[in-house]
Amino acid sequence: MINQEIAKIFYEIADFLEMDGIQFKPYAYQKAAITLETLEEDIEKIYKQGGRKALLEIPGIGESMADKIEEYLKSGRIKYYDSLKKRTPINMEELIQVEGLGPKRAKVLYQKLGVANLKDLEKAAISHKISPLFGFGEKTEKNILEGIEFLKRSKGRFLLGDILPRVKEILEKLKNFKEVEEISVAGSVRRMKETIGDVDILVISKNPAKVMDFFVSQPGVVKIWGKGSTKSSIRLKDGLDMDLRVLPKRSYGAALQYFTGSKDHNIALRKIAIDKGLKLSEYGLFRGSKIIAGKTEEEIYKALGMVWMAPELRENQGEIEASIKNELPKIVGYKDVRGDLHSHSNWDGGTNTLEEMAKYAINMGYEYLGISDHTKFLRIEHGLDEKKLDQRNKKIDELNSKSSILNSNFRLLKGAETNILNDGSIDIRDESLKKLDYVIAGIHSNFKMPREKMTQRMINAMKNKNVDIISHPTGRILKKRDEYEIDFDKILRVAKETGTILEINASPWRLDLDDQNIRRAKEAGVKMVINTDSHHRDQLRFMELGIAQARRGWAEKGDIINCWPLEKMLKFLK
DNA sequence: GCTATGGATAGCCTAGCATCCCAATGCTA
Repeated sequence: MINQEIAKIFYEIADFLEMDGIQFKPYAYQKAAITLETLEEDIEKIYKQGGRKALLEIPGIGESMADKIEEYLKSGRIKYYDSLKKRTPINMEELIQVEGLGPKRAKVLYQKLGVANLKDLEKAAISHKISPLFGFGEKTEKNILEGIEFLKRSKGRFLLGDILPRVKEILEKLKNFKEVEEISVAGSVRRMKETIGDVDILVISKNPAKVMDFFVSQPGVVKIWGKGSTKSSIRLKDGLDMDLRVLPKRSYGAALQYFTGSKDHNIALRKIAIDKGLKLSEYGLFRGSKIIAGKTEEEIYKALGMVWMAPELRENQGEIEASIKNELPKIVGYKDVRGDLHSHSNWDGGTNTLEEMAKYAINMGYEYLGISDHTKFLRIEHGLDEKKLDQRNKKIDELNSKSSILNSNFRLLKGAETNILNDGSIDIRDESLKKLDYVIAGIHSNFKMPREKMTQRMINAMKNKNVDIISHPTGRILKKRDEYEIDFDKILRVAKETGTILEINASPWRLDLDDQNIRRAKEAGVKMVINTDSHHRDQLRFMELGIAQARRGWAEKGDIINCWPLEKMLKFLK
């Protein structure tokens, strides 16, 4: 969406301004970028309908920003941004992705060493040209190299959360195109993997040529890799590749199965086919040259002596054996979640009022929403102290007694996302914690502790009688930061002993716990909760991403406390 | 550069940490 494009430019303008030590302006640009990013409506549509005036009504957008948005919508460029880039021609976005490198150091590296991109940076670090510079040192140089290594490992993959809305958009368009009879996404998107390489779309049509024409003429296509009657490949603006295949009806299921993968899952399936004297390919399941299944996935699995399974399970990690024995888990469904326990209101860093958050949650069909504002240690997020927390609690009580909420069987819950300090203690006094419906605790500082110390830190927090949930338990940020060093088995044992719940954070940038750890937690008998960590009401929609990971981790309704009836859940909390 | 307040101007974005250099700075949450 164009909102994202403009947001990206605004973020980068903020970085360039920060680079020059300019105060406050970067903040304004960042705020505007966040607003654009989370805006539900297409900015182009807003502009078309209401003109410049409508832009000015958006919070955080003033005269200057409106000018720039207008300019971009009309010309696809923002001159101010171009001039900033021209003055310091570096790939800022790329460089500051390196953990520990910000705009100011990037500027120094450009001026002293001519570092303009990641490659230059790596060269400079390897040849030890960085450490002698004023303000830099050996450690910084080493950290930069480690940061680059990390980026390399996650290169070329996109976040599921970034891709999914766009895939849905294009699927919707194709679905409405009259030549399309049947359509589905396949590949890692269908398996809801946390990161995505490229997107595969499958279609049944009697008129492939027309479908292909329509596909390659989509807005945002910058390159057509190939265009034929059965397969076309395109590249979109931000580097994402999409393939579209048109298939005959008789092999649609086989192709869907084949292109959904995973590769390992498919290899295992083909072996089973061979054992049965069959051959499985993207065209169907064959005995000799005779096709015995292919129209649907169900009939293929059935012919192989198995039951159909959700794509999220198809990683060859035991699901095939389970399917043969008819012992597949009844994984949690996308509509099984009854509420969200991790959201932030405008009492801390969030954007929306308690009421706005509640309304949105009601619209989503939730039975409850837990507000878990940050607490005082996190000053930048305007964390609440004991007094403020009490005031906010009062406000929640008032809202809960309001008729609009009373009549809807909906409830706001009083929570907080507290901070686990270095020694494992919590930054809010116990008396205040007791007044809450539930307490989340998370690590938000000092990520580079030695393993032993970090493990003990979290254990101490879990032993706190008021701490119910550990948020984003491993601390990873996708494509940016690794998990911190921690003995996860030990954490699982203590979680089980103390009845502490581990969060499946559904934020597209975290997805933490990940699928593997979810499975470990389930096997250890540890209960989990799927939360969005929303800082804006629209982010409550991230729930889908968290549920997907839970499904990939074989979690069932019984494992996830926010799939339970409210009373049962509240009783389970400490 | 935006917002709020009052019609041009103030206020916004902080604290802890690591690193580098021994007081200051940049980065991160």
